Amino acid sequence: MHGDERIILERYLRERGLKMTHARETVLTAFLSLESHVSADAIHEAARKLDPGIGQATVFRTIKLLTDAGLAREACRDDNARLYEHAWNHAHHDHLTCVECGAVVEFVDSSIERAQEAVYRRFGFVSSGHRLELYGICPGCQAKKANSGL
Amino acid sequence: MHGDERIILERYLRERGLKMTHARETVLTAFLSLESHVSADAIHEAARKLDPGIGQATVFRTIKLLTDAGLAREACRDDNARLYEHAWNHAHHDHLTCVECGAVVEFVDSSIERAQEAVYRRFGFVSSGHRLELYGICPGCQAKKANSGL
DNA sequence: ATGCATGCAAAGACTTTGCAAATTC
DNA sequence: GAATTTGCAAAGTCTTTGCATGCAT
Repeated sequence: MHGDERIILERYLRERGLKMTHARETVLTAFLSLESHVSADAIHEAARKLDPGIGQATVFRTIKLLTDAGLAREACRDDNARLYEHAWNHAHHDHLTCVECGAVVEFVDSSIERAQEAVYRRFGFVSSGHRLELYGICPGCQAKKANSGL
Repeated sequence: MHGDERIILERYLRERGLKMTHARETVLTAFLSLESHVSADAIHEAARKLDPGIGQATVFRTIKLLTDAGLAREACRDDNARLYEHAWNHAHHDHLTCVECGAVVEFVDSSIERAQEAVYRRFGFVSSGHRLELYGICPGCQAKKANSGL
């Protein structure tokens, strides 16, 4: 199950005198049960299936905690809402997004990572992270377009 | 000046029976006068300096037109608002941002570009653009930190 | 018991939409 | 002159905050 994450959260909470509540555990479970790139609303919906009494404010508040605890990370926004992704036991990765259907491929490419380090050196910066989003059309959507006469 | 963009917009409008109005020209000028990564609000503010009567609704509506016309592009959102950037005659580049002072270095790195193409091929995607943001600490801020006893 | 956490609802922030008046072609 | 556009204000989203009650420690 998600024991690791639960323990991380408990420790994070205890360290600052906060409490491990049923609601927080439920939101964590809901979040972990979903794919990466989830909206707060999707998490709320999933949490309500586990406990219909969970309010949306609690979801927002808990997501912030999860982010601070290193379990979640803000991803690029959707058209409308902020999206969150898993950040624990989830190695660094970049995103390749289909502009037609929205599919997201997560990947890691060592050549890109190395080349980025070179850029940091070139400008004398000390690295503190990066975000790379590649956009394109996925094979499925290419085929769809071809079949529809283009 | 920004003749090219104006002509692009005029053609775009004429092609679909829309009109080149004073307000649209003002918003275009305001948008072009700002750096990349501007919020709708910043554009509105800049537009009001050119013509105090411009309403925010017009700014939002015009940004959408500029985007459709290929002059603007939605960038990743800020914490709060959607950001837009120039999309015309604006050579491709990536950003290296100092997390301390906010300085932005624009750069192009052919190794990174090549490596990205390889990723597209690996997953069978057809490229339609990308966004790379590197974050770090610039030489100046490193020195500042060192001097202040760290 | 103490004090943090919750859920509700109200408030905020950003964006979109409806409408009468103004502007463009 | 006909039709699009505008600015205002109201409505819509998503997110945050205030507050009385409920819980975890």
